[in-house]
Amino acid sequence: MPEMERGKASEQPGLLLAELARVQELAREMEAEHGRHSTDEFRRSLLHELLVSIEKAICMAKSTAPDVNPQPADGDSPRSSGESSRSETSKLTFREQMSKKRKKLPRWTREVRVSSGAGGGVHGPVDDGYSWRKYGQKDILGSKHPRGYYRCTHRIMQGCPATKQVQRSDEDPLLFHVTYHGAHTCLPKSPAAPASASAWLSQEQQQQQQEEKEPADRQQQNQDLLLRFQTGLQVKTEDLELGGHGQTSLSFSFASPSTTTDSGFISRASPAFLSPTSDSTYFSFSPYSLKGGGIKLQSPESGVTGANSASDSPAAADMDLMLHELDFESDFSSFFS
DNA sequence: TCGATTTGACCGTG
DNA sequence: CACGGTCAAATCGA
Repeated sequence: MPEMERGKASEQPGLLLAELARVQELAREMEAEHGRHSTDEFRRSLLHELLVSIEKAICMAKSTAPDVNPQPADGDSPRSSGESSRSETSKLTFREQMSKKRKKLPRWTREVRVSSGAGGGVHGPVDDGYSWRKYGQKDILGSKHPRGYYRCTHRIMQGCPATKQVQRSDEDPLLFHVTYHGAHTCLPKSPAAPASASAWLSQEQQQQQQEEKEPADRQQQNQDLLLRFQTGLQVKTEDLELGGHGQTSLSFSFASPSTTTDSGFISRASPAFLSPTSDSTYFSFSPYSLKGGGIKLQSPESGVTGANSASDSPAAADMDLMLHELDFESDFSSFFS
């Protein structure tokens, strides 16, 4: 299905509006933050987001060139069910399509730091409001920790092309590098994500979770995430070997702090950045902060980049395509080294 | 039994 | 040819 058919030039007005709406939202949030006990850092991040959003909106307004990045309709989930055998002739076709598609999907990275205060243990992932399903794990050359590969749980059902890779930093075990590929076309935290919550946790995690607390309704959990994130309640994480359950703080820093823009991504709207990697544990964190500020988006083929928030709305994906004027480095690896 | 994760193999890309 | 990304059978847990 042509769900990915957005991102056309004709939609720019809509995107611009969306961005402006975000600006407004951010401004309101800042206003609301006034009376709260939020940290300076948090406020700063809000401000940063606001600026970035404004910048982006300006960019969009200026941009007159029609979108040149024709994202292929992705809905056409090539392999819906049985067709997976590699030996089939269709396989090759599928693979080809896959790789082509992948190349065109926007991607951005983000660093998620989970620092633990009092001997807390934390790690991994945080939820982004979306449900992910792990489909692979690989040891990466030069990295101590394996990289986990996740794709949207609704990939098949809704043809959502979003995927992400989570890898723990070598130096800082509390730091996770999360690379997102493609924007979600599915609905976050909606009825569409039933099995979701459980997807963040590994089997071990789930076990732990159950040990530590009663299994609550998954959907409920999912919906509570954002709140938790904001209020410093419990959040699931993974892949941390640290033990303990003290207070922890999370901080997100984006791959390319200076250059780009981001917007919804980080906005509080998306408490989600931590994603699961391997072993996760429950941990509670209080203050979290957003550092840096830009999310780096790129289109592998043309170095396109933009920002957008995958968590806000499916339409966000279009934005990436619009910001082709921004030319970012197309090699993320540099961030991880 | 169903859905998610694990894990080794496959395959495209550089 | 090595590496990284994905697939899918096996396995596990609810």
